[in-house]
Amino acid sequence: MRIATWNVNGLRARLDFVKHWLAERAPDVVGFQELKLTDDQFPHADFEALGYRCLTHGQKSWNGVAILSKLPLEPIEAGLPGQAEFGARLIRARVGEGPRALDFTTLYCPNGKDLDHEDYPRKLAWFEALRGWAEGFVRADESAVLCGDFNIVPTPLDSWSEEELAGSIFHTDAERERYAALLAVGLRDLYREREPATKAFSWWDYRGGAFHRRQGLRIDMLLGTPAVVARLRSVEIDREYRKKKGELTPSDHAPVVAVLDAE
DNA sequence: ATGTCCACTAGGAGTGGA
Repeated sequence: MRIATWNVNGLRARLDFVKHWLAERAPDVVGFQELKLTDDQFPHADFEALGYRCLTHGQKSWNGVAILSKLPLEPIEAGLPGQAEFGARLIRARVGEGPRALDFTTLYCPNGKDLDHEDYPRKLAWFEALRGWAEGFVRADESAVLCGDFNIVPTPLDSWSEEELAGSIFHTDAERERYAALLAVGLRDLYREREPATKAFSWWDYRGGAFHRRQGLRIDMLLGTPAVVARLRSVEIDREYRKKKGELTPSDHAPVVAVLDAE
Protein backbone atom coordinates (compact mmCIF):
# COMPACT_ATOMS: atom_id res chain seq x y z
CA MET A 1 0.00 0.00 0.00
CA ARG A 2 1.45 3.32 -1.12
CA ILE A 3 0.33 6.29 1.02
CA ALA A 4 1.15 9.96 0.56
CA THR A 5 0.61 13.51 1.80
CA TRP A 6 0.87 16.67 -0.27
CA ASN A 7 0.09 20.32 0.25
CA VAL A 8 -0.90 21.25 -3.31
CA ASN A 9 -1.24 25.04 -2.76
CA GLY A 10 -4.46 25.52 -4.68
CA LEU A 11 -6.02 22.53 -6.46
CA ARG A 12 -7.50 24.55 -9.34
CA ALA A 13 -4.09 26.00 -10.16
CA ARG A 14 -2.42 22.60 -9.63
CA LEU A 15 -4.86 20.14 -11.21
CA ASP A 16 -2.82 19.16 -14.28
CA PHE A 17 0.37 18.95 -12.19
CA VAL A 18 -1.35 16.76 -9.57
CA LYS A 19 -2.83 14.45 -12.22
CA HIS A 20 0.64 14.00 -13.72
CA TRP A 21 1.95 12.94 -10.31
CA LEU A 22 -0.94 10.56 -9.59
CA ALA A 23 -0.53 8.88 -12.96
CA GLU A 24 3.24 8.47 -12.53
CA ARG A 25 3.47 7.54 -8.84
CA ALA A 26 0.13 5.70 -8.53
CA PRO A 27 -0.34 6.07 -4.77
CA ASP A 28 -3.21 4.08 -3.24
CA VAL A 29 -4.16 6.69 -0.64
CA VAL A 30 -3.36 10.40 -0.62
CA GLY A 31 -4.07 13.28 1.73
CA PHE A 32 -4.17 16.70 0.07
CA GLN A 33 -4.01 20.04 1.88
CA GLU A 34 -4.62 23.65 0.87
CA LEU A 35 -7.25 22.90 -1.74
CA LYS A 36 -8.43 26.54 -1.68
CA LEU A 37 -11.83 25.60 -3.02
CA THR A 38 -15.33 24.66 -1.87
CA ASP A 39 -16.62 21.08 -1.88
CA ASP A 40 -18.82 21.76 -4.93
CA GLN A 41 -15.76 23.00 -6.86
CA PHE A 42 -13.79 19.79 -6.24
CA PRO A 43 -12.94 18.06 -9.56
CA HIS A 44 -14.17 14.56 -8.66
CA ALA A 45 -14.44 13.44 -12.31
CA ASP A 46 -10.75 14.15 -13.00
CA PHE A 47 -9.72 11.86 -10.14
CA GLU A 48 -12.32 9.18 -10.83
CA ALA A 49 -10.82 8.93 -14.32
CA LEU A 50 -7.53 7.98 -12.63
CA GLY A 51 -9.21 5.42 -10.37
CA TYR A 52 -9.68 7.48 -7.20
CA ARG A 53 -12.65 8.08 -4.97
CA CYS A 54 -12.42 11.30 -2.96
CA LEU A 55 -13.70 12.74 0.30
CA THR A 56 -13.40 16.49 0.77
CA HIS A 57 -13.63 19.09 3.49
CA GLY A 58 -13.21 22.41 1.72
CA GLN A 59 -14.06 26.08 2.05
CA LYS A 60 -13.85 29.19 -0.09
CA SER A 61 -10.39 30.62 -0.82
CA TRP A 62 -8.31 29.05 1.91
CA ASN A 63 -7.43 25.79 3.67
CA GLY A 64 -9.33 22.67 2.63
CA VAL A 65 -8.32 18.98 2.79
CA ALA A 66 -9.19 15.83 0.85
CA ILE A 67 -8.53 12.09 0.88
CA LEU A 68 -8.12 10.24 -2.43
CA SER A 69 -8.17 6.45 -2.47
CA LYS A 70 -8.07 3.62 -4.95
CA LEU A 71 -9.13 1.32 -2.09
CA PRO A 72 -12.56 1.22 -0.46
CA LEU A 73 -13.11 4.52 1.37
CA GLU A 74 -15.49 5.12 4.27
CA PRO A 75 -15.84 8.60 5.79
CA ILE A 76 -15.38 8.88 9.56
CA GLU A 77 -15.37 12.63 10.29
CA ALA A 78 -14.41 16.07 8.99
CA GLY A 79 -13.22 19.05 11.01
CA LEU A 80 -11.33 19.11 14.33
CA PRO A 81 -14.00 19.20 17.07
CA GLY A 82 -14.29 22.65 18.65
CA GLN A 83 -12.00 24.27 16.07
CA ALA A 84 -14.35 24.82 13.12
CA GLU A 85 -13.88 28.61 13.12
CA PHE A 86 -10.15 28.15 12.35
CA GLY A 87 -10.92 26.68 8.92
CA ALA A 88 -11.38 23.35 7.13
CA ARG A 89 -8.26 21.51 8.25
CA LEU A 90 -8.99 17.85 9.05
CA ILE A 91 -10.63 14.89 7.38
CA ARG A 92 -10.58 11.25 8.49
CA ALA A 93 -11.62 8.03 6.76
CA ARG A 94 -11.20 4.28 6.86
CA VAL A 95 -9.39 3.03 3.76
CA GLY A 96 -9.09 -0.57 2.60
CA GLU A 97 -10.81 -3.56 4.11
CA GLY A 98 -10.12 -6.29 6.65
CA PRO A 99 -6.69 -6.56 8.32
CA ARG A 100 -5.15 -4.15 5.79
CA ALA A 101 -7.60 -1.32 6.55
CA LEU A 102 -6.07 1.97 7.65
CA ASP A 103 -7.52 4.73 9.82
CA PHE A 104 -6.32 7.69 7.72
CA THR A 105 -6.45 11.37 8.68
CA THR A 106 -5.03 14.30 6.77
CA LEU A 107 -4.39 17.71 8.36
CA TYR A 108 -3.62 21.25 7.37
CA CYS A 109 -2.32 22.64 10.65
CA PRO A 110 -2.47 26.41 11.29
CA ASN A 111 0.51 28.46 10.14
CA GLY A 112 0.55 30.93 13.04
CA LYS A 113 2.11 33.67 10.86
CA ASP A 114 4.44 35.15 13.51
CA LEU A 115 4.82 35.25 17.26
CA ASP A 116 3.00 38.61 17.58
CA HIS A 117 0.01 37.54 15.48
CA GLU A 118 -3.25 36.48 17.10
CA ASP A 119 -3.05 33.23 15.08
CA TYR A 120 0.02 32.11 17.04
CA PRO A 121 -1.67 31.34 20.38
CA ARG A 122 -4.62 29.94 18.40
CA LYS A 123 -2.18 27.62 16.62
CA LEU A 124 -0.89 26.31 19.96
CA ALA A 125 -4.44 25.78 21.20
CA TRP A 126 -5.34 24.01 17.95
CA PHE A 127 -2.48 21.55 18.47
CA GLU A 128 -3.62 20.90 22.04
CA ALA A 129 -7.10 20.13 20.69
CA LEU A 130 -5.56 17.85 18.06
CA ARG A 131 -3.62 15.91 20.71
CA GLY A 132 -6.77 15.39 22.78
CA TRP A 133 -8.70 14.29 19.70
CA ALA A 134 -6.00 11.83 18.57
CA GLU A 135 -5.73 10.38 22.06
CA GLY A 136 -9.34 9.28 21.65
CA PHE A 137 -8.62 6.67 19.00
CA VAL A 138 -4.87 6.13 18.50
CA ARG A 139 -3.93 2.61 19.65
CA ALA A 140 -0.51 0.97 19.28
CA ASP A 141 -1.85 -2.25 17.77
CA GLU A 142 -4.15 -0.59 15.22
CA SER A 143 -3.01 0.92 11.94
CA ALA A 144 -3.64 4.66 11.98
CA VAL A 145 -1.96 7.45 10.02
CA LEU A 146 -2.08 11.19 10.67
CA CYS A 147 -0.47 13.07 7.82
CA GLY A 148 -0.29 16.54 6.39
CA ASP A 149 1.28 19.96 6.63
CA PHE A 150 2.09 20.44 10.32
CA ASN A 151 3.66 23.89 9.94
CA ILE A 152 6.16 23.03 12.68
CA VAL A 153 9.86 22.22 12.28
CA PRO A 154 10.23 19.45 14.89
CA THR A 155 14.01 19.63 15.44
CA PRO A 156 17.01 21.67 14.24
CA LEU A 157 17.79 18.86 11.77
CA ASP A 158 14.55 19.71 9.97
CA SER A 159 15.48 23.33 9.24
CA TRP A 160 17.84 24.75 6.63
CA SER A 161 19.01 27.31 9.18
CA GLU A 162 18.24 26.69 12.83
CA GLU A 163 20.99 29.26 13.52
CA GLU A 164 18.96 32.08 11.92
CA LEU A 165 15.46 30.77 12.58
CA ALA A 166 15.58 29.39 16.16
CA GLY A 167 12.79 30.95 18.18
CA SER A 168 10.91 32.24 15.12
CA ILE A 169 7.65 30.85 13.74
CA PHE A 170 7.73 27.06 13.13
CA HIS A 171 10.90 26.90 15.30
CA THR A 172 9.66 27.82 18.80
CA ASP A 173 9.90 25.64 21.89
CA ALA A 174 6.14 26.10 22.42
CA GLU A 175 5.34 24.68 18.96
CA ARG A 176 7.82 21.84 19.35
CA GLU A 177 6.34 20.94 22.73
CA ARG A 178 2.83 20.75 21.22
CA TYR A 179 4.12 18.58 18.36
CA ALA A 180 6.00 16.28 20.75
CA ALA A 181 2.87 15.96 22.91
CA LEU A 182 0.90 14.86 19.84
CA LEU A 183 3.46 12.15 19.02
CA ALA A 184 3.43 11.07 22.67
CA VAL A 185 -0.13 9.74 22.29
CA GLY A 186 1.46 6.93 20.23
CA LEU A 187 2.58 8.21 16.83
CA ARG A 188 5.96 8.03 15.09
CA ASP A 189 7.36 10.12 12.25
CA LEU A 190 7.68 7.59 9.41
CA TYR A 191 10.38 9.57 7.61
CA ARG A 192 12.58 9.64 10.73
CA GLU A 193 12.01 5.92 11.29
CA ARG A 194 13.98 5.29 8.10
CA GLU A 195 16.17 8.42 7.93
CA PRO A 196 17.07 9.32 11.52
CA ALA A 197 19.92 11.69 10.67
CA THR A 198 19.24 12.95 7.14
CA LYS A 199 18.75 16.69 6.63
CA ALA A 200 15.82 16.79 4.24
CA PHE A 201 13.03 19.22 3.51
CA SER A 202 9.48 19.07 2.19
CA TRP A 203 8.81 22.82 1.69
CA TRP A 204 10.78 25.57 0.02
CA ASP A 205 9.71 29.21 -0.35
CA TYR A 206 8.86 30.22 -3.90
CA ARG A 207 10.95 33.36 -3.39
CA GLY A 208 14.64 33.80 -3.86
CA GLY A 209 15.44 30.48 -5.49
CA ALA A 210 15.11 28.74 -2.12
CA PHE A 211 14.70 25.28 -3.68
CA HIS A 212 17.91 25.50 -5.67
CA ARG A 213 19.71 27.05 -2.70
CA ARG A 214 18.58 24.09 -0.55
CA GLN A 215 16.83 26.48 1.84
CA GLY A 216 13.82 24.50 2.99
CA LEU A 217 11.98 23.09 5.98
CA ARG A 218 10.64 19.62 6.78
CA ILE A 219 7.08 20.38 7.88
CA ASP A 220 5.08 17.75 5.95
CA MET A 221 4.81 14.48 7.83
CA LEU A 222 3.41 11.00 7.71
CA LEU A 223 2.83 9.94 11.34
CA GLY A 224 1.87 6.37 12.13
CA THR A 225 1.08 4.09 15.04
CA PRO A 226 3.54 1.28 15.96
CA ALA A 227 1.32 -1.07 13.92
CA VAL A 228 2.04 1.10 10.86
CA VAL A 229 5.76 1.31 11.62
CA ALA A 230 5.82 -2.50 11.69
CA ARG A 231 4.44 -2.45 8.12
CA LEU A 232 6.75 0.33 6.88
CA ARG A 233 8.79 -0.72 3.88
CA SER A 234 10.10 2.61 2.56
CA VAL A 235 9.55 6.36 2.74
CA GLU A 236 10.67 9.24 0.56
CA ILE A 237 10.20 12.93 -0.05
CA ASP A 238 9.35 13.28 -3.74
CA ARG A 239 11.56 16.29 -4.57
CA GLU A 240 11.12 15.71 -8.31
CA TYR A 241 7.61 17.10 -7.93
CA ARG A 242 8.82 20.36 -6.39
CA LYS A 243 10.29 21.11 -9.84
CA LYS A 244 8.45 22.68 -12.77
CA LYS A 245 6.95 20.20 -15.23
CA GLY A 246 7.15 21.95 -18.58
CA GLU A 247 4.87 24.97 -18.23
CA LEU A 248 3.23 23.63 -15.07
CA THR A 249 4.11 25.40 -11.82
CA PRO A 250 4.77 23.18 -8.78
CA SER A 251 3.39 23.63 -5.29
CA ASP A 252 5.86 25.04 -2.78
CA HIS A 253 5.60 21.64 -1.00
CA ALA A 254 6.85 18.24 -2.22
CA PRO A 255 4.79 15.07 -1.69
CA VAL A 256 5.90 12.65 1.04
CA VAL A 257 5.30 8.99 0.20
CA ALA A 258 5.55 5.75 2.18
CA VAL A 259 5.08 2.13 1.18
CA LEU A 260 3.45 -0.19 3.72
CA ASP A 261 3.20 -3.97 3.63
CA ALA A 262 -0.30 -5.15 2.90
CA GLU A 263 -0.84 -6.36 6.48
C1' DA B 1 15.28 42.85 -3.19
C1' DT B 2 10.06 40.28 1.44
C1' DG B 3 13.00 38.48 -5.04
C1' DT B 4 6.70 34.03 -5.77
C1' DC B 5 2.48 32.20 -6.24
C1' DC B 6 -2.63 31.68 -5.24
C1' DA B 7 -7.40 33.40 -4.84
C1' DC B 8 -10.45 37.33 -4.33
C1' DT B 9 -12.72 41.37 -6.08
C1' DA B 10 -13.55 43.20 -10.26
C1' DG B 11 -14.05 43.77 -14.72
C1' DG B 12 -7.66 45.73 -14.11
C1' DA B 13 -4.39 45.49 -10.92
C1' DG B 14 -4.07 45.67 -6.02
C1' DT B 15 -4.61 43.06 -1.54
C1' DG B 16 -4.08 39.39 1.87
C1' DG B 17 -2.21 34.97 2.90
C1' DA B 18 1.45 31.64 2.95
